[in-house]
Amino acid sequence: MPLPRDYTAQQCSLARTLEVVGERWTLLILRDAFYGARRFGEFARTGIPRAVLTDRLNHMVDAGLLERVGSAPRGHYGLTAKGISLWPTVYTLMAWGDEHYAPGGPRRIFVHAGDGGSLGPTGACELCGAVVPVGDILVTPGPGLEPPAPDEHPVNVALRSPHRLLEPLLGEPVAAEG
Amino acid sequence: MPLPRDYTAQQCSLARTLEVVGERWTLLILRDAFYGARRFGEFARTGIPRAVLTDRLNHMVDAGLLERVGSAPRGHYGLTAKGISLWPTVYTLMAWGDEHYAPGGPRRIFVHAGDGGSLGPTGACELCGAVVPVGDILVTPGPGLEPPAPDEHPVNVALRSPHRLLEPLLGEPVAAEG
DNA sequence: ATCCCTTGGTTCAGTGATTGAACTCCGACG
DNA sequence: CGTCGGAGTTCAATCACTGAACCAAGGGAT
Repeated sequence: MPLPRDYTAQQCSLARTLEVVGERWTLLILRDAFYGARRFGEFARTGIPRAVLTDRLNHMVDAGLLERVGSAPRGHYGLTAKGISLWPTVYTLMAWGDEHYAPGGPRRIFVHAGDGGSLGPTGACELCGAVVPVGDILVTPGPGLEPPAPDEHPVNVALRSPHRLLEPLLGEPVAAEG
Repeated sequence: MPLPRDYTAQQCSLARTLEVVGERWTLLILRDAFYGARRFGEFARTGIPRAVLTDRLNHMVDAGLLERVGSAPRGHYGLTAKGISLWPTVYTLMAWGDEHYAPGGPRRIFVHAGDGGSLGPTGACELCGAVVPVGDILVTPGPGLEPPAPDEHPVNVALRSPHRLLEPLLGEPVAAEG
């Protein structure tokens, strides 16, 4: 019997969302896109099999979460507005993992660039209470982040200092295309 | 090679969370638990294969998201505090699906029981601005909910009128065990 | 023009996940 | 004791996923 990507006959928007982001590795790719990963190799740092990464990136472009500028071997990817609107989901998943599966404390801390306040469990700034636009959030290393491994991927190195979400991780930022 | 439930070597709390909730159907089961489903058959209404449902329920109990009271064929399941803390994730997934994949409008609308305000995209009440405790949220049918099918499952029928989250969907409520 | 390197992508045999239908187990009731 | 209903198990078939090997293409150096 066929095993589609869809949850047939589901009258629920959660099922619709899972049809887009529910496959293995997709949400991890999304996370890295928020961190500023743009090149195929930057997404590959997580260990995802290359055939799966190719498939997921194509699917995410088709679904309108990412847009691709240029083509192999020069293409790079960026989040669309539709993709960016998944930030609350990505953030709450990370917050929950920090709360329940981070014995050393959170691995990354997200900070409102405007006032230095940490983001709370629902993603609002704990200082000013605002829902912070993604571009105003810094991702910083937390106490639970493990020490660097030998031959650490440049993306991992870049994420060991505070970094603004959506800004490219490697190389200089290009002109905004918002 | 083994294909475990885990994302090995991931230094990310998102990966930890996905190891618990990332398998197919798990988040849909969680959603129904929030709606008040308690019995095996109430979860089965989504069409999930029974062997998978058994496996997922066992896994969720093992992970501490659900607790089981009694055993087959009398047992029923309820969310633990740990499971309840996944509400922001479940809610933001549904909100995103409503925004992007609900041509008829949202299929369900979540309302703050205390003041009637709808929940916004991050789950806060749009009237009073508070983050609403799960037990104070009503799930109500939205304009995008399709008309009832013949022989509709009692759970679907129950969800066609406003219903408080976490309250049992069928039969009378039992004493709170919170 | 050719060669090499790097990046991105494809293929494949093997393994595990998932599925729907059929069947089993067990408790409650008459 | 027999029946019914709820929960769970089994199984053949199919698909997802994997890691390694290989291929394609562009750019730079010679």
